[in-house]
Amino acid sequence: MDDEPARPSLRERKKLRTRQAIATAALRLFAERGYEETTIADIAAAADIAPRTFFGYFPSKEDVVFAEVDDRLAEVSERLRRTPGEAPMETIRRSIVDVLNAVVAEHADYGAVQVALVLERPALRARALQRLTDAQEVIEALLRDLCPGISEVDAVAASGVAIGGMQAVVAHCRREGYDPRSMRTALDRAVEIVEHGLVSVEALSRPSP
Amino acid sequence: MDDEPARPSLRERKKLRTRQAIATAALRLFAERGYEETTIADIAAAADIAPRTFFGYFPSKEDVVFAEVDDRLAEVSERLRRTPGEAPMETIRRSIVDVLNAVVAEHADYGAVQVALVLERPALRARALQRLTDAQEVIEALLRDLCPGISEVDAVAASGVAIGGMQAVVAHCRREGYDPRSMRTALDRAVEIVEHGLVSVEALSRPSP
DNA sequence: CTGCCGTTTTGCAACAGATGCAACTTTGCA
DNA sequence: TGCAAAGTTGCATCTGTTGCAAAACGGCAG
Repeated sequence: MDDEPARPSLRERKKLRTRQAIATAALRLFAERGYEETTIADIAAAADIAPRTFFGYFPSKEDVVFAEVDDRLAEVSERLRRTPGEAPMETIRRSIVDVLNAVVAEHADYGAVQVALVLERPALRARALQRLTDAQEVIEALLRDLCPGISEVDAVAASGVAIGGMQAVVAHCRREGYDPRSMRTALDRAVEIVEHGLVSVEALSRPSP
Repeated sequence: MDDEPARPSLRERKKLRTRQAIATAALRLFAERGYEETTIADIAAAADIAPRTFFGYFPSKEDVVFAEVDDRLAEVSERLRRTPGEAPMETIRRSIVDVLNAVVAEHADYGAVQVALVLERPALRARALQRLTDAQEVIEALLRDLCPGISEVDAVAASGVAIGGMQAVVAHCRREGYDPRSMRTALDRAVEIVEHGLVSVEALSRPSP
């Protein structure tokens, strides 16, 4: 495939730096003053760009919150694709762990507490949920790829249940204050339950062709 | 408990009728012109109220889309609470079926196609997801109620997986064009998988005390 | 170095959703 | 009938978001 080391090309560099600057400034302001107390104008000022330019980098104010997560998820979905003849069940487990790590890692970036505050906003929680279901589609495609014979319903149900497990972990952690310890516990338990459920999908037990 | 037949009291009637009028008008306009092509002013005009009044009935334009669903879900969550010494596993199954029926019933209200169009808007899909996770909290509370000894993690994980199944069904149906036949198939399969997964939670097998 | 071209940035204007406030109506009740 | 609470409305305002066209910038051929 195309596996260029991807030279950032002089121009791209600046774009990336600007994007980073916006995200960083925004996250900082959100943490300091709160989400709705921070306007686009504020972010633009802090990132030293014109307000109008913000929308050239992010489609909405909400999306800037998930800039990091989106990048990480993109990586994960890339990594997931390169799987040898692995057992589908194992793929699902890896997916869950990887995706959740990607989401959780972001939390560490600016301190769990601040990001948690942001996620209390209903609109942002909804947006976060959206990320998970997007991940579901990736997992589903992956599944369909590894098990060519899998039925439409099974693929959807399996990935859906997997996502449900993740979602439960996030919900749990929101209540527990994002304690890393309890997050791991919840994650393990969810994976366990999901696996028990999926053994009934016989297609998942066969190794990929 | 308080089990008054709840006489609508003269004043309440009008409020309900107005709410209904707004919802009906909005849904009709959304179906005709599309969601963002319809302004609050349009809805207000169609419902014969002042634009400002709209926000006295719904907190946002998005919420009016789910007016019906919200009502139904409220009923469901009410009905769920009144359970005798039922096996928790059975409770979960009922929850899934009831909640999904509530959501799906709404689709029939104004024709699946139109509502489907609305749900293509990312923001609205996110909002719909939010409904499901709200339902999750209800299920979780119910679970905790029926199995006093259940661990925090198990309750969260179980309800999360259940919701994941529902979410999968919805996702599947969105792609299949909301065909009632395939929806039932997906629902059955999801319930099956969820049940298989939850047998590993021993607390769920015991009947409630 | 210089001028040209495509890309990016910016300012401006406009629209729509949402909220606070105060005035005005309606409704329920004594 | 008249008062007080509840509901409705208009107005002003703020903020997010988008389209448009001008200006600034970056890279490249001559």
